[in-house]
Amino acid sequence: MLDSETKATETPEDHADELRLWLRLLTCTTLIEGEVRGRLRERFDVTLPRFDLMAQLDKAPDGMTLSDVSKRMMVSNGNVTGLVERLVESGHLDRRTSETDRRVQVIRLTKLGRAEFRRMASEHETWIADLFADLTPKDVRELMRLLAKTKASAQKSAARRRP
Amino acid sequence: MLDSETKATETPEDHADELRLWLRLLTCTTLIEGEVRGRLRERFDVTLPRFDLMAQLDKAPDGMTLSDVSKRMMVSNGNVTGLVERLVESGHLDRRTSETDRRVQVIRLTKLGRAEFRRMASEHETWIADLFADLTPKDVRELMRLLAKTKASAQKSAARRRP
DNA sequence: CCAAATTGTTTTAAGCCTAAAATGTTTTCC
DNA sequence: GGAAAACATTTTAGGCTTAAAACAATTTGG
Repeated sequence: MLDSETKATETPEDHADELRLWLRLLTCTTLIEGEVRGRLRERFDVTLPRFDLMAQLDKAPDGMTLSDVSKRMMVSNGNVTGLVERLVESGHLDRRTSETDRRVQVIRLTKLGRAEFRRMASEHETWIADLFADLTPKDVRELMRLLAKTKASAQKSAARRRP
Repeated sequence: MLDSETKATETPEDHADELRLWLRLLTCTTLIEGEVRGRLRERFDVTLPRFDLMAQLDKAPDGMTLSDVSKRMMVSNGNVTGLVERLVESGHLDRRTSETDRRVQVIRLTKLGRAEFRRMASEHETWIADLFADLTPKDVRELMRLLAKTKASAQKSAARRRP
């Protein structure tokens, strides 16, 4: 009796460590995100979601569909609709209906959009480097590895719930 | 010539690794946060910010001021005002003006609020455990350590900007 | 004591975000 | 071919979030 299997099913497990880990992960992200948001606003008067959307498009010279963007950014479709609307309005994005599938909207950075993004991205990269400055290259590698494992674990758990 | 010091100041540094690390950190957090948000809504029809606020208050039986809450949750003051308004409205929170300082609002969980939070928190803990299930205890310890280092580094960088 | 600075909160204006329902388009498959 | 399913996007309703300004109360320093 009281073998590990019995124990596992009958004793309420202690998950305090995982909870603390989650809170710490959230704290780090919130801290860095807030810092980046503030610097983007101060230096370039741009919001973080706008910057993130432009970053996605900068990596896709041939443009992306709204669905692609919403999957990559992990936000809802409706969210992207509004974000794109404002960025088209300000002249940073070009949007056109696909020739082959009239459901699909393809968006691209305009010349202005690309130029502004490149300017911001270069500075953004130095901010990130500064925020992580106390981590050694080994720390960075190790964090990358552990976060990859975390991501896989969370995706598996999400798939279990919603197969 | 071309000694490491010269190189460090004249060559544009490569910060691609830190950038990738930041994106991965953000992905993990977004993934888990979205999962938790969805489960809270499905199971308890409650939003994540409401849950987070109640979690803070559960740890403070004597109540907290709005400022305390906003610092702990790392959100703006105005944000807390609205959140608290809705939670008072729904009977989960009790709010009163401090006797000794009439600027200060002290909020507490009501009996209902505490009961509902405990019920949700217990299930929430198992979700988190499941989301991190593939991490070994050693992984968890190592992540805790590296994230602590990350937090300290980011705080230092933030303090450099805004002393 | 009292003006000035500080502190705690709310208000304002704008934008972000989600889930769910609605709309229009294409694909599937009988 | 045509109904049904699937897909891409938009709309809707409501809540979250921020920065900045406004307001109220307390503390500080002459």
